[in-house]
Amino acid sequence: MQIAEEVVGQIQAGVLKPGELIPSESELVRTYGVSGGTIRKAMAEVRASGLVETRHGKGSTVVDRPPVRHRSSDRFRRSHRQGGKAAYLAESAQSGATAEVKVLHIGPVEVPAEIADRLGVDAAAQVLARRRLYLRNGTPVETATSYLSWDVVKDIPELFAENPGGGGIYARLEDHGHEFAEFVETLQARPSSKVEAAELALTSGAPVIRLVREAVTTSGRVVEVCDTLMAADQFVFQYRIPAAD
Amino acid sequence: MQIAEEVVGQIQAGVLKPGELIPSESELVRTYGVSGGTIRKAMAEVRASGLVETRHGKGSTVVDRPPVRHRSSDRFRRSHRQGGKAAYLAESAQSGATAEVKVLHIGPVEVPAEIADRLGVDAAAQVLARRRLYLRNGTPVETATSYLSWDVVKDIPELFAENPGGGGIYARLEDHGHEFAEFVETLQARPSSKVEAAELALTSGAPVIRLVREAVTTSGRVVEVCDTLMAADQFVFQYRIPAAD
DNA sequence: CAGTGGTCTAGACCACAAA
DNA sequence: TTGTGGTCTAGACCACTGG
Repeated sequence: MQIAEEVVGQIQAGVLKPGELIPSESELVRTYGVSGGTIRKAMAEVRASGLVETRHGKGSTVVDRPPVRHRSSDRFRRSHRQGGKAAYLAESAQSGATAEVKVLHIGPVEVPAEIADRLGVDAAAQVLARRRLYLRNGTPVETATSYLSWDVVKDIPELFAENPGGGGIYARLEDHGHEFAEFVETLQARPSSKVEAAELALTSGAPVIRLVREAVTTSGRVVEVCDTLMAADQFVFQYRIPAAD
Repeated sequence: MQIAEEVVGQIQAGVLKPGELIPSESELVRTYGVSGGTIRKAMAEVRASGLVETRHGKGSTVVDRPPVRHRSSDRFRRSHRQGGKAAYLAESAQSGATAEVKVLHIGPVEVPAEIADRLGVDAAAQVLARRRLYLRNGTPVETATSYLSWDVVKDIPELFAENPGGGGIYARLEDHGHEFAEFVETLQARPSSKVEAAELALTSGAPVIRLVREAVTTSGRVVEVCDTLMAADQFVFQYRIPAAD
């Protein structure tokens, strides 16, 4: 812990600059006069602080800046959609980062039990799943799967396309008479499993956030459920809560 | 990783039951025929999964069940306050758990830079801080510090008391003409530092959530900023977002 | 190829818990 | 006192990187 604190301190004090390689583990072994295993644990601590990125065979680099993106609750404003951008790209445009969306799968699937409950469909029903991976500056930060009731999507061919058109799927749904009343988001943070860590290019155990969003129409129906897994270090969430009675 | 998966599998399969001690590390060394260091790392993996709690000198126990509490965004409804309960206790009443609040400190402090910014006060200003620790079923789950502008609180003696009376500090503020318009919550999840883990009785590195809430009055002023640190495994957050234009 | 991080070993010593 | 987890050592071997 002492060694880790010293290294972190050197980074924060600017002795080690962003983009720079920090001393190798064997070098630290020599300078501190401790064994390799101890240095390994110290470096694991430094990594956990998020100030450093380690690559096997190369070394550890001071990270340029923890790239955090804001998720504010006004990202569902219609005015963002009418600008011709999906929520994700609308946000990225504000922060000046390169954003990319990779579509992993679009097609009918058997609905997972938890989603069926939220969508209000039968347990064995077929739904449309749209699974995609979001990248930011080339690194994956988020996987998201939208589930849509079949009877809602069957008349909207755009929802089967990789690119659903300007404004994203929410705009298409409103085009077809599904007017949204509200979105309900449920968040939970937990350590990542191994496969999740691999998907999001995280070290195993690094925190992830699971966010499940229900899109509720003015008729009270949940037409879409979006199940999202995010690298926790990449996001800050902001919600405005009216002080209702 | 293989050993960790096998142990986790045994827990999930019910071979190892909640409350039960799992085999000791030296026992695992014998059964798997690997060295102690390897077992240590495997157990660290199992711990990270959250299925197990380890106590030095005793062993590792299968955790009974992760007790999760909901934080819904309607917990600031005035009707909850008028019922004579603070937000925290109002929530706990719904979930049937024993809740406890321990006041750690109430008094004037020099305002932290980040808070000064949000409160809209000078950098060196004095503010009232109310620091408290929330316990659930006897274990700490959350620390929270409320910061209030001095000129707001100086006329409200209840805010200096351990128990500010029915409805909590928000009710007292509204009693004195500060009517709330909205609350803005900002969340971020990250691994816990050593001291944070100690405060919340977590294993170091387990995810925590930092939540900062600003209470905004109808006159547009932020009268309170509440800085909260929570054990991530204890909370699920839910927010309702109106589909505004 | 040399240097780096990643994993493992066998053993030592310490601190804590419970009988 | 015994058994537990927690930390460290000195050294081995492997896999990856980049010249």
